[in-house]
Amino acid sequence: MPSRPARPRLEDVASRAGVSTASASLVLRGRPGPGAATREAVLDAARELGYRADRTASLLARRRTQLLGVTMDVSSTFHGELLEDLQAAADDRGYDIVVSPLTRTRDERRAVESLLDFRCEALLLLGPRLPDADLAALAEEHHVVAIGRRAQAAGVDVVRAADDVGVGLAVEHLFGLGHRHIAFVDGPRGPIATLRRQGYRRALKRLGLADGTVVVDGGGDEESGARAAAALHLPQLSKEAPGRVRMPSAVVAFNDRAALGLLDRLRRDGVDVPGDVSVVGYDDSLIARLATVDLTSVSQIPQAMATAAVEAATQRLDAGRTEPVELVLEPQLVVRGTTAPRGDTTTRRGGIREP
Amino acid sequence: MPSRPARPRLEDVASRAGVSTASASLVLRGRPGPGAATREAVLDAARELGYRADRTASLLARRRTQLLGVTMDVSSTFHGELLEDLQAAADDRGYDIVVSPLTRTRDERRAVESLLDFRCEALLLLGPRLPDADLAALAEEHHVVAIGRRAQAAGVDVVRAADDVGVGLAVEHLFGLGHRHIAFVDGPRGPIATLRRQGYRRALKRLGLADGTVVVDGGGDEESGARAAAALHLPQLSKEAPGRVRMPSAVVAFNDRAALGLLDRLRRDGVDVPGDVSVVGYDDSLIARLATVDLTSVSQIPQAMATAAVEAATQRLDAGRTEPVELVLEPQLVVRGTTAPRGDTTTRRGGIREP
DNA sequence: CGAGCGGTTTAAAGCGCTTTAAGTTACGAT
DNA sequence: ATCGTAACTTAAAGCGCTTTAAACCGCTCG
Repeated sequence: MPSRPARPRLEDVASRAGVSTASASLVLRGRPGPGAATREAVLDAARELGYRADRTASLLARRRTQLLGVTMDVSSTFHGELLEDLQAAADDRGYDIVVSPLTRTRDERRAVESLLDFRCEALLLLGPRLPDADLAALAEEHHVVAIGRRAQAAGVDVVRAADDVGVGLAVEHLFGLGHRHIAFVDGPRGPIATLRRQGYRRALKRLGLADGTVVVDGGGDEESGARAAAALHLPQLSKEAPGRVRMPSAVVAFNDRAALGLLDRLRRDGVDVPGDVSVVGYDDSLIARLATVDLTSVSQIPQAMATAAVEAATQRLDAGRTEPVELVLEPQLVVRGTTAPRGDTTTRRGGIREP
Repeated sequence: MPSRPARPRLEDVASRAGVSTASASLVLRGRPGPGAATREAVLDAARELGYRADRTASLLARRRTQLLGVTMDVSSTFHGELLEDLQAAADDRGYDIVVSPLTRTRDERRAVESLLDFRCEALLLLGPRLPDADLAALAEEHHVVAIGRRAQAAGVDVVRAADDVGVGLAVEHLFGLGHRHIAFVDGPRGPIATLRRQGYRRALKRLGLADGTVVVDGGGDEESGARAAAALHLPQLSKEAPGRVRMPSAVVAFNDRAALGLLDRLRRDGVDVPGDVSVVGYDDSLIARLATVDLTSVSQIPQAMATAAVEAATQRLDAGRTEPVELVLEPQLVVRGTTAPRGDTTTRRGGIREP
């Protein structure tokens, strides 16, 4: 039964402290000007009244809103993690975050509109699917930071991990374990998958394994991973490397979810992981870290991405930067229990622990 | 390079339409009063200018904010689903939603404060962990709806599914398939697990299987499910039903994640699901629905919960209800491929499909 | 001794919209 | 004609805070 207890207003604080609202306002926002005596009086009064500034009113009066808008896919745990870190980073810089979830019935465009209604000063888009042209158009009117994917859109800042390098790390790790036949499970069409696939191809080339290149169709979920597992067994495989029929002894998947589906199907089919086949995922998601899953994966270091993204936004807002930037972070390989030296038929349940 | 294009103001619309801002305001909000001619003129002008009301200003002027605040755990996909439906339901009633995610560094209290700063008119808390006393205190000053769990807190509205009934449905389904030894994997301490466990116990009693009651420790994640799988094989089991050593032929898990961990461990240990053992989860999460997983589960019908929750909030806000309500919805069993008649050793990969 | 000056404080003008109360108009009723 | 009234329309007063420009207050300086 909320009985509007007449939330105290700035005026109340001011009069209780015996000063003007102007002084009170300055003190409460820590601006220079008011003397020590005034400061103390105002702070005391505010404390006693339990005063909290009415954000709506301040936003209206101030030109600034100090609000960063974030669009995200709520069903993605990776986005969830990123959001946590964005919150923290924004907090540090005195910004607040408004989240606008994408849903089946609420596409990116609507989500962005909603953010603009809140008068967000910058838009942080997590893995945006908007075409580059739309991004560029948006960037003409607003500050926008695309997070987690490449974007060839004029004016937008980009913060992403070097996915090609990340896949490279995975391949090299497997190579180091003695694997020579390493397959790649592709992701859903889009800039992210393209880059990861590229990373795979180049790494194989670099290691002199180019003719063992095997890319099977996949996708971004468990389902696709399972399908890919089936594909890996099929004779098609040998068509890619005519003459020799050889099963890959290691697989790098587009992401952890696909890797999970893959793992599940392989194990149900009696394939020992990592004994018979090593598997590497991508994202270092929470689920990969579970002891039960213990999946070797590549981390996009979400915390660093989040910090960089918020930094990019505040540089524009507070430091007046106008030239777009692209920040590419180095991903990290996290070795766990689904990768093992080739030929090691002992399933190592515990696996190699990350540091 | 956002070049503040001087977003049009109500005044601009009004003068272009040749009327006062008062009329324009009325027209744009669809309030009765202005005549047809005025209406048209204003709407035209607004369209031509691409006018969008400045929410901040309206909020300040109006007493109302039409904002519902939602706290949620971003890492929970169930919360994610619920959020989608909340958005839709709020939309229908002309409300907007502000999401305040809980993170490691941002507990429920802070999340709620942030919502209040936005002047949300009601708080929708998804599976709140705040003690009942705190909920009650909060409810003295604000409208609060607790979603998904029981709450004995004065003044708060509760919208939840009858979890005991849900587990009962699962048990009865298994019973119908011929299972007589049905175990339950418990969840994390808390009101939710208590209720589900109760549902399990009562269902067994009802079916005359009370002496086959087996509750093993579990938890809310894959990890715990896997541990539980181990427990189910141990000799302890036989202690519960002394004299006869019998393995359960079916297991109901606290939630889908635990069920997943359980499934994984069972299958790795060579147990056929559903051939040897049937497994039922809870939540009917996205992952349960994946063809690869195809987990029989109990749905909390999130859409109905979301609608009911928003309805509860608007009833207070718009219809002036002051007495708290508790809405208990009937969950639904969704039969998929992890349950089969007892003794049926054929793994039915496709499983029974839901309608 | 008055002008000049930092350091403080504050009156008052908004921010962009809503809303109330007062003002118009047009018209049929008296 | 006069008045009342219904149907619109609008001037103006805020909503609660920020901010600008002016006012104040000792004091030092020429």
